[in-house]
Amino acid sequence: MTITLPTETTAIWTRLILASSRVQDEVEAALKTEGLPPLGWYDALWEIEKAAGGIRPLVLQGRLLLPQYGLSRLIDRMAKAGLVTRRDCNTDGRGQMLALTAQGLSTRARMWPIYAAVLQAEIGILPHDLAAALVLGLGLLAKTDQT
Amino acid sequence: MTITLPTETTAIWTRLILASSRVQDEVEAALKTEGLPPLGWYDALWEIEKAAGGIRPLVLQGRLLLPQYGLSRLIDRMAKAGLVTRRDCNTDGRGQMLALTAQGLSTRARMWPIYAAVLQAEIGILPHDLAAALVLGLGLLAKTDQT
DNA sequence: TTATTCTTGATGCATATGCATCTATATAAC
DNA sequence: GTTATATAGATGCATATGCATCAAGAATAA
Repeated sequence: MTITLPTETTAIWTRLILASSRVQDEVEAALKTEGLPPLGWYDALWEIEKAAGGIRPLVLQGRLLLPQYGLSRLIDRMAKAGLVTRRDCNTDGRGQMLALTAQGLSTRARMWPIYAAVLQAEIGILPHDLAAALVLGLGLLAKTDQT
Repeated sequence: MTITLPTETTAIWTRLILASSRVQDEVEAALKTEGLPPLGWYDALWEIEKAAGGIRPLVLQGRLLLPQYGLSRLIDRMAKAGLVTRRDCNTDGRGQMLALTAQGLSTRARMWPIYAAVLQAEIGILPHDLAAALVLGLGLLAKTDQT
């Protein structure tokens, strides 16, 4: 039994993988060139920064694409690098409150222009109608209701 | 200097990452459930199978999204699992010729229906016009001329 | 020929990831 | 209260990855 997939389906699949890994690689390469931390750190730093009053790993995990132990270790590394602090959570003895240090703030800020420039160069160049279709189509594939 | 990216650009970016990792995770999960090897093995097995007369790692590397040492170790694992054989290349003493064993063939064949079913369920459900736009748009992002 | 340089593929070492499990605290049942 | 169960986060161990380098053979130069 050899299943045959519609050409369109496999074309979307191969390009989806190629496109996402290519753009991701470009971002990683640009950050590394600037001596900045990897892309994964950016999202974590940014979520912590946005949650101005501190955020719990549990909550952060829901916003990041990481397993529990992965986040635990990411926080380890960011803390060791001096970008994040772990305080005890005062409403739950098991939990923590994460916050950025000044260095965490500035590192996040320095990453953004590099990151944004790559996205602009790689994605911002699409004609508007295609871009609109991509937002729709990828939204369906991502099965997410995010804005 | 805070760069602001067009909403559309960031929307495409977040959904691109979400969509590709989500579909990939689904495929990986389905394969694991069936006790089959991970997705990365599939592409390698399939390329080796298509190259009926054997293929050199060097050539394979050009078709896969892997660094040289990554492929070297992937082949290690597949060979240890009995799916692939390494013969010496008779036109280049440094090189090898890779080929599938019978077990490699049958494993690849067993993986395909699982793989294809997920792709069909996740991607095949897009309305035709969106699908066509995705092929175009992702093709531009992938910067590849592949069919 | 012999020395020089390039290419193919492997590998030592550091770091990252996946899985299962552990500890400590919190919640629920009694 | 005491005990059972669930949840937050860490960690030991096996495996995978990235980086740099190595060894062996091929290609080029002299």
